[in-house]
Amino acid sequence: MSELMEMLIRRGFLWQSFEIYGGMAGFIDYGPLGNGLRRRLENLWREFFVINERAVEIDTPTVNIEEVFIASGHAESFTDVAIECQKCGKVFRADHYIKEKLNIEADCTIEAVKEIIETYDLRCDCGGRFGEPFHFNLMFTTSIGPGKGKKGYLRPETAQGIFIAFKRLLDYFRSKLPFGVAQIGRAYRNEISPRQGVIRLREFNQAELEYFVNPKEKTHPQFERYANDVVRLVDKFDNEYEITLKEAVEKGIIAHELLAYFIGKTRRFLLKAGIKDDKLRFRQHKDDERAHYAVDCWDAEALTSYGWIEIVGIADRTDYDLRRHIEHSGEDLTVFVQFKEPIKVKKLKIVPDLKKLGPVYRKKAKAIAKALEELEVKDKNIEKVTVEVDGEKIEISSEFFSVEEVEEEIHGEKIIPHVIEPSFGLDRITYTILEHSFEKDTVDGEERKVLRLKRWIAPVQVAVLPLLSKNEFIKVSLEIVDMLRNAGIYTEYDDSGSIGRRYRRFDEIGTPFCVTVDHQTLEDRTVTIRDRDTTKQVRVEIDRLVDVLKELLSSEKDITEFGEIFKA
RNA sequence: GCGCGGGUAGUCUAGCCCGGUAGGACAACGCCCUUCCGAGGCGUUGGCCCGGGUUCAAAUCCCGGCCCGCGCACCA
Repeated sequence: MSELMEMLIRRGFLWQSFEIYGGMAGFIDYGPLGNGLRRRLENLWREFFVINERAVEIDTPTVNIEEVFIASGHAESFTDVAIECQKCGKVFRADHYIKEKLNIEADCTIEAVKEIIETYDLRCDCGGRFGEPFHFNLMFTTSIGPGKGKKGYLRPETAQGIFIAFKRLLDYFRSKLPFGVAQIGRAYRNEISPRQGVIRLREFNQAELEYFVNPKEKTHPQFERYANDVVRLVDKFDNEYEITLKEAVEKGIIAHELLAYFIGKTRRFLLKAGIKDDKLRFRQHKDDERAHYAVDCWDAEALTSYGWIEIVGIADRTDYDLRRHIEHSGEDLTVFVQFKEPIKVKKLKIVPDLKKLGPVYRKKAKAIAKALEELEVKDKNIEKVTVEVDGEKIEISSEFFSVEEVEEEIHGEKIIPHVIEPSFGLDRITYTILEHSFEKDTVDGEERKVLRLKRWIAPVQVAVLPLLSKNEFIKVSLEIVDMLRNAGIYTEYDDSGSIGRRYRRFDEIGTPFCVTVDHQTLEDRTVTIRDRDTTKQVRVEIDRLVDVLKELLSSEKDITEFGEIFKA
């Protein structure tokens, strides 16, 4: 186990789940510090992707009914029967392999596949035999309700809940594109063999934004903010670039401005969260690598001890999901988009002559007239038309109407929005932050472990420490703890062991500042603030402490801006 | 899922080959000491991954499971 992992477990960031029952791969517990860190990360994400966009956050069930995933395509692409060669160990999708080798459309059941393999003595290319066929259904199944119940799945992504609620969301945004809908929550994939600690989990945390746009307007009003940011890109042909986003769009490396915008925003977010710029790149999915719903996808990848790992996927899902849900639910999930200028179209139109229709068709005349107006005609000299009124087909001859050329104004069109989806793996980002922050340095000739978390993300922001565990010191310290907690600062207190030992404890968990109550405090109500990274201390009046700490915690200012350097 | 290696207090580790009292270090906790960068004194808590087998006796040998690491495969 790495030194970092050992620390994370020992100090309460992460634990193996179900430990006392022997554990189960693919599940982790977030301990107090890990949970705090991930919550801080989620809030930072909200600032970027909800508060600073035309976007909202919703929360939908983790248990979903089967229909959702039949529509989304997950039921199909997740429920495969696989066969594994016992000699070379290669795994194939059984139906694909049988089709390719025998040209048989096999049923996707274990029994059918097994029978075909046995009947035809199907072998692997290497000559090896296949073992028992097995399912790899990457979705967890469950049943809803008593008895046999209704089949349900745990969601493999949070996104579908947003697509399902699209009609309501569109109303919420008063039918106006573009808008974004975010969801932070759990998702589940029943991985065949999860490994690599927290990198591949069966239950994991996602933060997803579905940003709905007019397909003709894949732009963003705030693109300029990131247009000149230089990013590291690897395209689908493995070409590498260090290039501004503006240039990447101009050169066609990134398909459109909106993808580039979210790449830029994602990068700024990750840097603010504490991921190192030189260990971050954006890589385009190769054609055979993309999910079934995406036309283009860029992953943010971070360099860790596991190599480059995917931490964010930014996909152009086009209208795939909404289109599928329109088809399967029968609901109209389109958006009416007004043109800037109404388009004038010349067309032929039937003008009914009600004076003549009335006496002949009596009560039906009005309905016939309406039907006539809706008819499309191409020929001006048409002699008769057939209309359908209340299920009855009626032939109307040209004496009852005239055909005129009219100019019509078309004010807009119905479209299915496209969706750009930045999807964040919170567990992986949390872990990467920890790896990128964990360092060792030397203080007074001794090695120390220090977690250089960004101040605004640290789970414990301030530790209050009495220099001596004497009542006078403790009393003042506890008053300060109370004061800081009241001000909303995550504060801990510790009086056990020597002061140096306690500084080390808090360095190790990434606490940016320690406030020490010493002899001088008792004389003039000042304390020292110690900076985790430099171990420098400044002396500050207790009355100013909340303001000073708040400013320090929301910026990267140096503590020496706030007081005299203290030398013990 | 296959192959190889591993699993001993919170952490690291000795013991395992060759069966017979599980030992250390650090951490944690309490008291004393008092001291601005992990090293004082005294004391305390806590452990052989789980299940089965062999044996008078299993941390140790055997089998199965779970977990961890590595390689292969999988990761829409």
